[in-house]
Amino acid sequence: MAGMTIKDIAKKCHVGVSTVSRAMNNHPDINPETKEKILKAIEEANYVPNNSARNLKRNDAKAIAVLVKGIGNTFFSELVGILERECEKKGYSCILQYVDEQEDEWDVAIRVGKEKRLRGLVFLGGSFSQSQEKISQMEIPCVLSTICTVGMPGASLASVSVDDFKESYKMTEYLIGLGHKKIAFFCGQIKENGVIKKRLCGYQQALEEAGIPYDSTLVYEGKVDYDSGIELARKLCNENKDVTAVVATADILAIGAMKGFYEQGVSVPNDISIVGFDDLEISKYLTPGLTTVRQEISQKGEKAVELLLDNIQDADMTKREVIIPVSLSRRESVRDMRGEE
Amino acid sequence: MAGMTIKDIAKKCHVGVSTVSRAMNNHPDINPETKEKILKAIEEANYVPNNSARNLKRNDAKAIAVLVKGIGNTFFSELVGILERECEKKGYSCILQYVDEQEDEWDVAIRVGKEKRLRGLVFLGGSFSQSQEKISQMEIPCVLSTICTVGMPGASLASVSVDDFKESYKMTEYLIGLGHKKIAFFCGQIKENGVIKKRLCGYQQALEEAGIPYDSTLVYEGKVDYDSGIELARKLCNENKDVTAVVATADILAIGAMKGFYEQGVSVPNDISIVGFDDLEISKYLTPGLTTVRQEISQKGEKAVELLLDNIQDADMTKREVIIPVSLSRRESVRDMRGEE
DNA sequence: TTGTACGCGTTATCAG
DNA sequence: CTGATAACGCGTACAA
Repeated sequence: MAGMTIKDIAKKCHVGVSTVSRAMNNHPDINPETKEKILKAIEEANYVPNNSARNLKRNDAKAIAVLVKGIGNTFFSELVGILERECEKKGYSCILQYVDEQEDEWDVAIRVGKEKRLRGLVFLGGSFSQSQEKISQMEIPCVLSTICTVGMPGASLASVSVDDFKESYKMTEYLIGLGHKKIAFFCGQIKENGVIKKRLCGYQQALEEAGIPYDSTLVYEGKVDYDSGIELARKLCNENKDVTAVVATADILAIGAMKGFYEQGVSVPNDISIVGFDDLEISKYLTPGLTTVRQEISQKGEKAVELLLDNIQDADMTKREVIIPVSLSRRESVRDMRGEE
Repeated sequence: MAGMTIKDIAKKCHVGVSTVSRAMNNHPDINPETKEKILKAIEEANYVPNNSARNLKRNDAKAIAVLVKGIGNTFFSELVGILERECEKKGYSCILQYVDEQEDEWDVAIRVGKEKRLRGLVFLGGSFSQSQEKISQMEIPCVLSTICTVGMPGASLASVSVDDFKESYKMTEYLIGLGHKKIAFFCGQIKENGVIKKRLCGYQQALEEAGIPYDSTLVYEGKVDYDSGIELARKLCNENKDVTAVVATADILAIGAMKGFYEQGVSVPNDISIVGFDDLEISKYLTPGLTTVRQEISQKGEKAVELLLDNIQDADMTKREVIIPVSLSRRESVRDMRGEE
């Protein structure tokens, strides 16, 4: 039977609605027998309380949402699971909200925040090149878990991120340490204040500190997708520079590039080495396996909800940044050039 | 300001709440000027109506949900987008519901169906080895878009799927036509009535019709993930059968197998050919590119909501099956054996 | 321990 | 065209 309500159950059990409510919500002040009886009736009748009505009442519900931009990103799906688990552990319910590539994540955030009377928000992905105005409209604490908020003003923004500059620096340094001298940089669109910009700086500094002059013609800017990787690889081959290694700012870019090099008859890692960022699940299963930077994703998830909950409780504890460590997944896409020549 | 309601807006504009409601919901009977004024006030005040209250009232809301099992499956994410777009086009709102790997998708379906007072449901993924009992508890129309419902009884079940038997048959036939005689079969767990079982039958029949005796020791059963692919490949190599081709029932299995073969020093496609199912985005970017079966995913999405909406409108039009066509994405993982020996 | 009655924020009805 | 007011289904004071 459709459209059953708490009243129907109450009637069935010859009790009042509040008793049914108490039974469902594990209230202490109820006769165990009555409770038993009611729960059985609910089970039998296959009754499920109306969610909207519930939320309407307890709009103090301890709920947060995770906003995911870029549903196809397999990197996120793992994190989402951890986020959900972590929330549950802390007694919060967690709702998932996907946002289309075209939509503005802040518009969505503000809307669902109010619609659902959320207590907090975790952002996954998106670019966050945001106007002050929108950010200040956000009335609940937020944690960005993709990009760092240092230098970003606004309401209650916190972030859990990696140090993009440093990681990129280290990655480049690693390559240099292996004897690579001419290293190209494959990346998506470089935006002021964006992750890619930071990674570019890290790359640049590592080069300079090693006494290798930075050559801007070695920076190949495209989009962050497979095809762009192919294209960039092709371009590099055509320009015929004697590059021995490539730093790609994302695994999918690196994977595309590997395909591109293959098509050009350039062998990875024999003719050219390549490294990525993200450590996608697939990266391990490629041939050759892709050397890449891995974020401690479970730690990231834990820190993110920890930070958010802190900010929810203490309104003034706002704007904390947490940097989580990363590690290098060394695989076969990099060649050791030392002792050659 | 937090927690604003329709009343606040009404007060601000010196009108009644119903007038505000009318302005928001595009009701015709309202003075354009009043409407203008109210909308401006809403905009200014940054007011967003409470979702729960809305849904509580219009529990006739035209909403359906998409249930996704296996969030990591990139194949689904594409389909989800199409489903959402298609729903919107038909004036339905569409909510996404992810279900954990451990959860029973029917339990979830029944629960959210009632919680949210949904009009219909689309299932993505999951195994559906379901008891009659649960299925009959489902009170709203459902469309399964992963598996075919032929032979499955129950409430209002419809499905959009591919003909797994036939596709597998054709794939095997294709390999045979290319001169392959000893063809192994890599698959996940074989369950009665499941897709894999059907694909196995297709493989089997293609073999037999070509006069090649079916050899059950050539069927390698594992799980549907990368590691299982590696393991199966390793097992095959160790057994040292002179297999020249492998049919894998999923791209990820095939990708894992490619890695496994590589590790064993077996070259794809020179020493062994391999084909998959799904045509994941990544399959195209592997080296060598994976030959695989592609479903017309946009068509699948369109058909799915079309079917669902039909079933929502005509309660008796239930239980229709739609088979959508597939195509072969021919890439480099298969070798033509003809004219050799 | 239990039941009655009110209110959550919204939309729909109906009388002005 | 507009404004009271009655639902929607549930949780919870408060009274019993």
